[in-house]
Amino acid sequence: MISLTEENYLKELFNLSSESGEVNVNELSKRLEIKMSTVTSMMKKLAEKELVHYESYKPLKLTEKGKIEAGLIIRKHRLTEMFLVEKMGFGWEDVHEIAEQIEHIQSVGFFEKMDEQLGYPTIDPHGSPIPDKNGKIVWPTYSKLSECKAGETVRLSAVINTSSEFLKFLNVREMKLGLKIKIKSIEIFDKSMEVSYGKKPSETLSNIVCERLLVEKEGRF
Amino acid sequence: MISLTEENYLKELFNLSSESGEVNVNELSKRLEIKMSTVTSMMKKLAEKELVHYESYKPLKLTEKGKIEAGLIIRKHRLTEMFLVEKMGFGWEDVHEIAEQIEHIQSVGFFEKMDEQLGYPTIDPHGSPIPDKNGKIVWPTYSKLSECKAGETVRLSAVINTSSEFLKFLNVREMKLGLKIKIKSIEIFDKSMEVSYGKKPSETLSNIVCERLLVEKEGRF
DNA sequence: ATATAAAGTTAGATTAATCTAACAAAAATA
DNA sequence: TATTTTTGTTAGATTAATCTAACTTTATAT
Ligand SMILES: [Mn+2]
Ligand SMILES: [Mn+2]
Ligand SMILES: [Mn+2]
Ligand SMILES: [Mn+2]
Repeated sequence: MISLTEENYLKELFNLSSESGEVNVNELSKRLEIKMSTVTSMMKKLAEKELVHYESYKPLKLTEKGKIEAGLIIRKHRLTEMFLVEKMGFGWEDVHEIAEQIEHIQSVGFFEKMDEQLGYPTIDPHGSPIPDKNGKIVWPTYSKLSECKAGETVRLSAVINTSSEFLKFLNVREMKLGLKIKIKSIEIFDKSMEVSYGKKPSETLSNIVCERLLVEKEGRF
Repeated sequence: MISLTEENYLKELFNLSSESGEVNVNELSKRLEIKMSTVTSMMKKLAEKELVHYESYKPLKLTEKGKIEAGLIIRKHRLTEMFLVEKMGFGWEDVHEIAEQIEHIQSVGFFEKMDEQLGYPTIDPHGSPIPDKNGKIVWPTYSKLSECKAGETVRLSAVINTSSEFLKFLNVREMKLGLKIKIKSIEIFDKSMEVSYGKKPSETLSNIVCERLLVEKEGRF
């Protein structure tokens, strides 16, 4: 009923809404690398199917039905990434491209088997939450590392940018989810952080990097 | 370069060629459930891409290049079926539909990981050979059970019809690959066979069933 | 406030994959 | 051999998804 192409629009619209609140045609167009005129037509089609609220020149919004459908596609994407890492031995930098395709497989049983074999995981290999079977998603209350203060000790919980390049950058520095990071000091000039973690007594992380790392403060409970 | 649709045509053309030698437009049309006129157009397109030899009113033939491409798709299909059975716990009757979709995933690494995790299997869950990385396929010398004689003991090596209904029929009768079957007698009238296997001292198999079971004779070596 | 730039829409064209209907060739039957 | 049936092709229409080009609306800058 929903085509592969439509699924990609719904998913990207959902992701953009989470990131930036309001979504306009231009943004979605850039993200999907599809011309604005095409996006406009597709929005009208999805509005016809009651998956999107569409009014000319207004920001784009998913309907409740649209949010659920998008959530279910993202669920399949993230379950797949988890399966690829946990059960097939891929690195977290290699799974997104494959999941981008497998998320469109039409088979309830296939994803149920994955879910079961993984022990019903709630986060994917990049720390993003996996929507439940009703397509509902809840983001844990993470903070950006860049917003933390000197002296704090935090735990790396998720990464925002999941580009292969960024993830390889983290691999080289031996950073992975669950890592305990101590903020030694923050350079006022460029907001870079001097931190220590694992076997590394001192590493410098640029603000660009710190903006992309989501952490939980230690000893909250 | 080769679309999902084109892949399905190539694969079905390959399969039909193996089964019945010559393939005509009508057969391929029925198998794909696509009208003959559409098949004709597609054959012209595939001829343009040098994947098929096409001449009006002549039987359809894959080129060498076409055979290799088809073999590689079938390889992905069968590796997937094996993975679904061996690593994900599906029954052999449930894997074809899913493999029909996953065979089109574009990722060398994905199928290499499957292959590796499965220990480089050479046959799929239905006993069909898995083409090698060059798309080459070799069928072992199996015989149809229907062609065996009374008194012979054979080993079930493959099933021809892989419809879910037939495989469930075999499940009910506790028949699976590797099973040793003794042919007690053959009814001349309808060619049905009385056989014994596993814990079953006597079962009757219709000729329709025996035509679909491929076996190896015991004690060949 | 006006001009310019950016964002968004509409109209019309294109490509892939499909169909129906009319026609043509080949095969089977009488 | 002549007729009928089956198989195959061609022409033209349709749908989904895309594009370019022209135009309009909204936002930004002077
Ligand atoms: Mn991803
Ligand atoms: Mn996708
Ligand atoms: Mn199969
Ligand atoms: Mn397929």
